[in-house]
Amino acid sequence: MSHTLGIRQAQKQKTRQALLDAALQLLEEQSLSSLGLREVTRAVGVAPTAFYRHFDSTADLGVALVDEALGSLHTVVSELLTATWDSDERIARTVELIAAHVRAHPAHVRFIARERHGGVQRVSEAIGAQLGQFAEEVAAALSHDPESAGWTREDLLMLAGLYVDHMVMTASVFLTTPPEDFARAAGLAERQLRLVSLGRRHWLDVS
Amino acid sequence: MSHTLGIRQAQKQKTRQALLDAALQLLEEQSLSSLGLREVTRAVGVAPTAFYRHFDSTADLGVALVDEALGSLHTVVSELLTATWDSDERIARTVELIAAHVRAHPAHVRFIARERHGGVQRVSEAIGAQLGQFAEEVAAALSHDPESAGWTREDLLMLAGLYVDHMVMTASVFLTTPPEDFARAAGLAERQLRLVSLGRRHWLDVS
DNA sequence: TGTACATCAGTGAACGCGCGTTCACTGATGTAC
DNA sequence: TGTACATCAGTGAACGCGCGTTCACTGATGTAC
Repeated sequence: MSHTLGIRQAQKQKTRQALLDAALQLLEEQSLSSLGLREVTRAVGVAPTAFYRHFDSTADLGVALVDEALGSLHTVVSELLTATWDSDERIARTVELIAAHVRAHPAHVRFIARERHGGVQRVSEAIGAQLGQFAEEVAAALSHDPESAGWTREDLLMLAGLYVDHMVMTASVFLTTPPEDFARAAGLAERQLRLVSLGRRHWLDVS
Repeated sequence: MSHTLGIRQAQKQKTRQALLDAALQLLEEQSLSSLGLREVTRAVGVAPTAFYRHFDSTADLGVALVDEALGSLHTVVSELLTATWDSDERIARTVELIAAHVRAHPAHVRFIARERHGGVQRVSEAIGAQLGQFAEEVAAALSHDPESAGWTREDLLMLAGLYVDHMVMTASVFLTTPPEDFARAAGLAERQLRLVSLGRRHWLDVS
């Protein structure tokens, strides 16, 4: 049977989530390194001291947000990996999925783009580590593709890194693209992916 | 004859530069949106109120830092554009120049990577606009290359954007790479550029 | 060249304010019997 | 099931501190004659 949380635990989790949600929203217009604990509790409607029942500091909250934001992005990566690579329809679908993710979770995307190189070391390290994991997964998926015959593990990771970086970059571009330019931005991202795919197809031509 | 600045103007510029330098150093460990005016003046050794003789706010100072940091990166772009594209030695030299720039101006590189998606809109917009200018320059240079025959302006800009983004990304990777891994990071960046170049070479194969 | 006045980069005191953190607390929820 | 005690998420007052900004100022530099 499913274990129902006690009332106390359930309420605590609810407050914790409210803090995370409020912080994420406040971070649309500032960086984590300037986010104040009182700002967050004020937005939620609890006493400043309640914050300490859930997090040691705003940096600590930031690390929790990394899990949340990259968790949601991970579902996109997983979906992308279920299909085969490189056909033009495949590329179009990839860009579509990224665009849909940005529409569904703009604050997550902004947080990742902003804090990936941000001023709170623990957070940027956590993001870097998780994106590295994504690249490992992509490389593993690529290695099962017949087109990857003869590729070294190192080269597969190199290509996977290119894909992951491009995904984050594209998502971040969509964030700042006005709706009327969405199609143009999507077309640009598709052509970039197509060029990379061409490079992939000819990688072993010479050596 | 060269116009010598008056003593007053010269001293003012010196103080202004000291403020910029101090801010850049403080920004190694935090984001612009959390940088305080008093922090900066304290580091320089002037009264807090002196700040207002040079900048309206730390955001204003940030915009000035964009010019400084992207000015120094622009010299790298210019050097890269003086040679022809795509040979393996060319790619190795490109990565070398980026590495040298990171060694010479690490704080500039960190500032750009951090504030490109940072929490101060005027600053991230200024960075975006300047990187867009870089892409235009790269596209113009590419268009003079015989290999670009038949390319649309749009596709040249697409490729130029890929190069510029990769340059910023690579510089940022070097920043966080420990010295013993420099060669590995450089090799990775070179192989990524090589793959993009392969894609470029075969771009018109089909259509 | 010398003098008298104007400019203005940098000063230092003062202000009101919001910050992070501490502490003893309350009262609803959980547990043992 | 009912009772008596333990737990602990959230409270609210209090603290010392550094913040951004204002203001009238000083004195070296610049300018007009």
